[in-house]
Amino acid sequence: MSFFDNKYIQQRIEKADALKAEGINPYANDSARNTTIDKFLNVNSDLAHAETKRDESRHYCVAGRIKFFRVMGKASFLKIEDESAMLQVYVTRDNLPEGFYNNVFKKQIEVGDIIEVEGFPFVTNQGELSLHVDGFKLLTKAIAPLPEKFHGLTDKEMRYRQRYLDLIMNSEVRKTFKIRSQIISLTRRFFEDKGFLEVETPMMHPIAGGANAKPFVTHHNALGVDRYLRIAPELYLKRLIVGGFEAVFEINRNFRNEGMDATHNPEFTSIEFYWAYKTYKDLIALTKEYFEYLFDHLKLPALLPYGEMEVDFSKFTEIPLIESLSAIGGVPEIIVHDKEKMLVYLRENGFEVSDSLNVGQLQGEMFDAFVEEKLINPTFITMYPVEISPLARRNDANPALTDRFELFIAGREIANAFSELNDPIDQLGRFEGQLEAKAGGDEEAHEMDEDFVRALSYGMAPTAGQGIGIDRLVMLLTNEHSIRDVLLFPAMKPLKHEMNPSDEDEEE
RNA sequence: GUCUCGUUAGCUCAGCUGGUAGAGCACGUCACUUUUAAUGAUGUGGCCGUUGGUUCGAAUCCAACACGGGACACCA
Repeated sequence: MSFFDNKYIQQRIEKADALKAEGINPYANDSARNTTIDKFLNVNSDLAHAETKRDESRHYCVAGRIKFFRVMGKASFLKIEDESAMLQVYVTRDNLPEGFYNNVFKKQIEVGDIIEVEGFPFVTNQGELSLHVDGFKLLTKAIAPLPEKFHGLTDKEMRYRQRYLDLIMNSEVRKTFKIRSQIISLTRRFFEDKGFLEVETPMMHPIAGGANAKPFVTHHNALGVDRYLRIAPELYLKRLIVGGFEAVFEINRNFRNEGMDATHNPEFTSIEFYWAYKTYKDLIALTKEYFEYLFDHLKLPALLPYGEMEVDFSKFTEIPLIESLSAIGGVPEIIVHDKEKMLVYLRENGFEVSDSLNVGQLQGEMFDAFVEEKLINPTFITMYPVEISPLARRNDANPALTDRFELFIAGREIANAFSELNDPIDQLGRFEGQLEAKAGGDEEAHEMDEDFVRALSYGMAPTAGQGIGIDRLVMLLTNEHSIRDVLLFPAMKPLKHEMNPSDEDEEE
């Protein structure tokens, strides 16, 4: 059964055919629109206070999709919507060509169609600024009916799979994606203004590196080799620092072949930036400035709700990870350096932990268990144990710790940053350790990237680098709780009738 | 990956302890020249997610599967 077999669609196809028979193109080629709806509403808002409530000397042509259709005999009220706003238009039989109102307008036009109307502004008895129509043209016939006008489209599956329909029916969804676009645009401008250079590094990698994650594999036919969709741009961006660029950033997609849930999509957007001659402390200052910049330009209040929480963005604090365990997590101070005591404490509190974990890993577990969810206001957690920070530089004063921070907001990690490891021999050793882990069955362990080590061996200036998950940032700033609500086309499982392209023999 | 809830008309949803399917919106027809989810009258519209089982009989009970939501685990 095809989509078009539906009786409602058949009915609308018949209307389109009837229009063609009457010499009206249901898919017009051009539009004479000369203003948008929000401009129309702004420019004519004075009529609300005018004596006559109308001004026939003004004339506009607007266009949009019909969302409401109210026929009252020889007059009708429609609501049409364009990207900017919704407008009520008043259509009467006597203001249109002979026969058009009864034979075309009432019979062939319906909710969902895209039309163009011209006329003059007036205010109705109910006080709504509207357009008094004296010219009507169908631009596009919709042969599929829209969802119900009051409840709209609420089925999440359909909203994600048919996002166009979601955008038609739910104007607040459009708002969310406008904010997303603004955030990316502002981010780009912020870093450019700071002197960073935007670069594009490969998305098809011979070696998947820069993060612990399973990659997607694709195949290059001409070369006869497999390629990995990148899991992080990190190693390429650092090569650029070696090459002499001193501040670079890249905003784009990463791909990770892992599960999907409310905070994970197989492809996600991040910004990574690297800054030579700086340390993670400079990045803390930069990050605060970045948030101020975003809040300022997005005109967001410093007190922002997120679900049940209220986040105060005027209060950024900073605390070393181990200190946070007792100060915030309430863990007795005497146990946070003792492996056995931490094991007992975690198990007493219902967490399953393996005996094989070392002190640094256990401190990480303790943080996840007792601290993370309590970090509502923006908090920089600093000085991570070296065991859980394979790419970060050791702290000069305490080599068990690293010059690293993660930023937590509303109980979630938003950014990860550190002073970069730039000792090539140390880096080589860490890659070798990863190879052992991989041989031992860790599918997410890093692969050896000899060229990256070679690059470092030419000398990389002391550099600080940071990554921010853009999707999660957008979630935070738009009070959305599923990553699918900030991605226009989130990944979905294939439907039964959708064939896997690899099962077909089609070639272009 | 595990647990849990859901899937009924184009859309939003009812449908009890099993007895051949209901409403509102939309759509068709009629009335109506200032309505606001317009209103009134009337009509059309269903492989009850898929497959199997129990039963004289299944939208309803059971099982498996598919897709989706939520939670947990891993990650960003």
